Amino acid sequence: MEPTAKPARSTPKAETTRSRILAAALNLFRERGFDQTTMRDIASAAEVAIGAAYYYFESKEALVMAFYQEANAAMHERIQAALDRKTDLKARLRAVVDVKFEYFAPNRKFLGALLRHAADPEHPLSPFSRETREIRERDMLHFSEALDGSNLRLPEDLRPHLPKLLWLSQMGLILFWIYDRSENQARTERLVDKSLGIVASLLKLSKSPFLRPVRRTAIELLQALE
Amino acid sequence: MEPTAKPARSTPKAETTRSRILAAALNLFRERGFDQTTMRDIASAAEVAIGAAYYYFESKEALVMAFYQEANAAMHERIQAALDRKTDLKARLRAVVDVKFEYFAPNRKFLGALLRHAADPEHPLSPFSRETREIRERDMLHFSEALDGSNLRLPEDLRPHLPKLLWLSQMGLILFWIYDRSENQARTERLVDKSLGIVASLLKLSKSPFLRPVRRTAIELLQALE
DNA sequence: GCTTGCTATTGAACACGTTCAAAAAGAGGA
DNA sequence: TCCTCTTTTTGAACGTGTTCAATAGCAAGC
Repeated sequence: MEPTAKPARSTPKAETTRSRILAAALNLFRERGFDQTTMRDIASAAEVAIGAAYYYFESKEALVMAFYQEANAAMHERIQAALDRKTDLKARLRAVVDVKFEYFAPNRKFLGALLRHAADPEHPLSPFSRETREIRERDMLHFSEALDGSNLRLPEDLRPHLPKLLWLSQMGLILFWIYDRSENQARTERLVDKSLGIVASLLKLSKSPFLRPVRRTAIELLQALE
Repeated sequence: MEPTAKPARSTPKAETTRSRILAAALNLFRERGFDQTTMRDIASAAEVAIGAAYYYFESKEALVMAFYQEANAAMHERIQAALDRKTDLKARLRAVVDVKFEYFAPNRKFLGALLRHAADPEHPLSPFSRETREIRERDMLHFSEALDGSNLRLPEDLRPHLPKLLWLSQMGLILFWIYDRSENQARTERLVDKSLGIVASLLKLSKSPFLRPVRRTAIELLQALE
């Protein structure tokens, strides 16, 4: 069950109306931004009454979530393709996040609306909520694959926690990117490069006995995150 | 210039009205939560018209920010006292965050309202905004002191970046704590312990030539964060 | 005491997200 | 074709954060 779609059964006609509303909304969000677009604007652009928008979407923000869901599904094969034949871990991680940035780019500004309730795991639209669990877990799988296909052997005790950790870092990077006002988001570019570099280096070093105590604490920390 | 206080000059009478409004607001926030309290509730509890609330505070959330500011000022000496005579780095860091958790505890639930726009550095109430810079920098000083008074010698190239990094981690911990539904926020307790442990261990190890390349990248990463 | 100008206070009005009862449109029999 | 039940659509109404023009209060100068 999708967190944003309300009608369980839907006729083809209803499906048309739904996508007309979503398309109108996304166009307006892109043109003038999320906050500057009213539900009345959306309804009238889609040529329906306000109520219709709420018949198909729980809230204004749920429209953005609907976009995010479709995006995540659509990115799946692109990511597979981008991972193909790469063996270096950093390059593989890079491939995953690059696909996302590229896909999200035209919608960067309004994606911020999704993260407004991000911190509150009770909020249905939070990336940490029960309602978004499926999307989240599907997304973590990408990192799982990125790890498994690389030529780097990982410590076994750390391995189960890594997808979650990488996914979390990715959320941080996306967040930074959304609000990055530098030309062409150059700062994000640097941040991505350096942080993936660190992750890869630390993972390489993590097998060394030298870092064993730190690794143990790190694992406990990751467990505390649930 | 404070980010939330509007009148530049203020008579004693005005000051009284202002604090009556703030007190009424905080009481209501504590009793029934931020979202369940309306500006009309606040105004009538403070026995003023709605307009008066907006004369003194830019927005509903600015009321929470006013609390946060006062809190930060009030915590300063408590933190000094808590740091006194401690030399172990982890213990010193712990002392800083403990004071905060203790002080914030009765207001934990409504503090979440402040972090709603946290991600957007353009928003005046974001912890990363121009408007909140003073508060933020004063707060970072606490970590600076925690570092300097410890018996651990830090690598010089890393030192200038550490207060910002620690402050950032602290924000993450507070965020986690605000939404931590576990009994007595036990999960936060574990998270704090482990993460300060890791920070302290890594700082101890950071001088080793073994970690030199990682340290270099880490510094570049911190620079990318500005 | 009166005037002038600033500070403080008022509350109606506005904008916008959201709800909901009612109407319209369809689908499937009889 | 007509009746019945479900799905879809409508738009007025509501609640709440916020604005703003108007008013009251007050201090200083004359």
